[in-house]
Amino acid sequence: MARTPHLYALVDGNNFYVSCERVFDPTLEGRPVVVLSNNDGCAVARSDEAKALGIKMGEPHFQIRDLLKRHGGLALSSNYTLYADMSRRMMSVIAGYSPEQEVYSIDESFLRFNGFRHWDLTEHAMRMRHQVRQWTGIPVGVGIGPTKTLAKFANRLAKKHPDFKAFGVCNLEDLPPWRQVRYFSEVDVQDVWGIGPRWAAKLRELGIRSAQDLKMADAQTLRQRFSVVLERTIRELNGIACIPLEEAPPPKKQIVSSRSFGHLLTTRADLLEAVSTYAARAAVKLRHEGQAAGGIQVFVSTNPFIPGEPQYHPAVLVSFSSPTHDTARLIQAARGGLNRIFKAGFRYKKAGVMLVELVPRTVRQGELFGLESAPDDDRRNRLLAALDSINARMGKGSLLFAAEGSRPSWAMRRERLTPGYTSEWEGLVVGKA
DNA sequence: TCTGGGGTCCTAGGACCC
DNA sequence: TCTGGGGTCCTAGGACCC
Repeated sequence: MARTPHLYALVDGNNFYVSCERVFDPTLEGRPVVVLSNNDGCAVARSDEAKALGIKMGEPHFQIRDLLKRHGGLALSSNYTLYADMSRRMMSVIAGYSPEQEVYSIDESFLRFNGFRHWDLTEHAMRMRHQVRQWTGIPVGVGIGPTKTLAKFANRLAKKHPDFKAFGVCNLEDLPPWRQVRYFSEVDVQDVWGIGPRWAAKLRELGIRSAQDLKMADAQTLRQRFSVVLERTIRELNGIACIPLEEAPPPKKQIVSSRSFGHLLTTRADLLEAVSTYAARAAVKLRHEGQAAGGIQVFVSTNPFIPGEPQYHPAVLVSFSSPTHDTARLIQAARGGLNRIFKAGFRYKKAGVMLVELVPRTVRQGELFGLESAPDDDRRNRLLAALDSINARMGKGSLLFAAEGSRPSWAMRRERLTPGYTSEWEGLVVGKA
């Protein structure tokens, strides 16, 4: 039998946003707690107690408010600055456990173990889990397997299955084949990484209901009916690694900035201000990535949840003659785009911009007529760099472009925001003497 | 009153070219 | 009646992820 060349671990924070909040406010322990999406819209993270109440991922806040109240629970606005900071700390501890790490999302990290064959990886994972908890306060689960999909699967067992929950670690390599078959048979096909609700429904029609069914299915045949993506998933379930570890994130291909409004907007002036703000925000991300954009897409939309509401969801792409990272040009283009799609008479719920055709900033496309090279010149670059560094040091929004507006009436709701425990002096937790 | 935001990849089909 | 074949590029839509 061929030896497995590598093993992968997936480490992720339990109920990550809720756990971050609990680190700084122990009174949240033991209570049902949810963290809400932007605009305090719906639940995006739930404590175990909240899950036990039957609160679903993505459930709107107004539908669970009473339930939470009755059970002494709490809903918090998302404090993204805090979570990003806690994530950095968690990832750096995890990095100490393998030279090969992929930070997959804010709360998940893959590790690859190459040359660890003589190690007891289960023991190794237990130590990592303990250290992350001790150094950051975040509880994590660890799954280990021969592919990323199997590591994901093991991680799920580690967090949910009674056989592993107490340890928080599941290493598939420790399990004899008959036990593996049992676990694979218990897991619904939709809970396999890469299988969403649509495919799960189609698979069930074919009699494929569990992870075990999918593992045993014919990859070639299913590729015809679905796509090469599903074929890869099946191979991964069988221990054939098809999805590589990405240690350095590939450069972004698009950058989106969009928000729902705190209330419905009807005027062109408000929407112009909103898209200007989003364009400026996207521009900061763009410069941070070291890229320039060849175009900017502008979109607005009405609220699809209001019955009988006249709907309008237009979008328009504005292309640049040469790629730019200049906030002023991006705002100007965004406003031009908005003016092309704006129609009076609708009540708008959301707007956004998408920067597309991104290229590394070092690549300077020759300008055919040389007319627009001026805005991206060196003085301009220094100005933008200064703008970014002041906003990084003094806090977002310290310096704004006039078009962004300084006190927008449409800003998102964040009524239940916790302090910046790790990012502002005012947010420091002060102990009693 | 009230329903998130930010990404990627794959495929099918049309336009266009030789 | 009958209407090539193969290649590339682009876009829209659909699916997935966190």
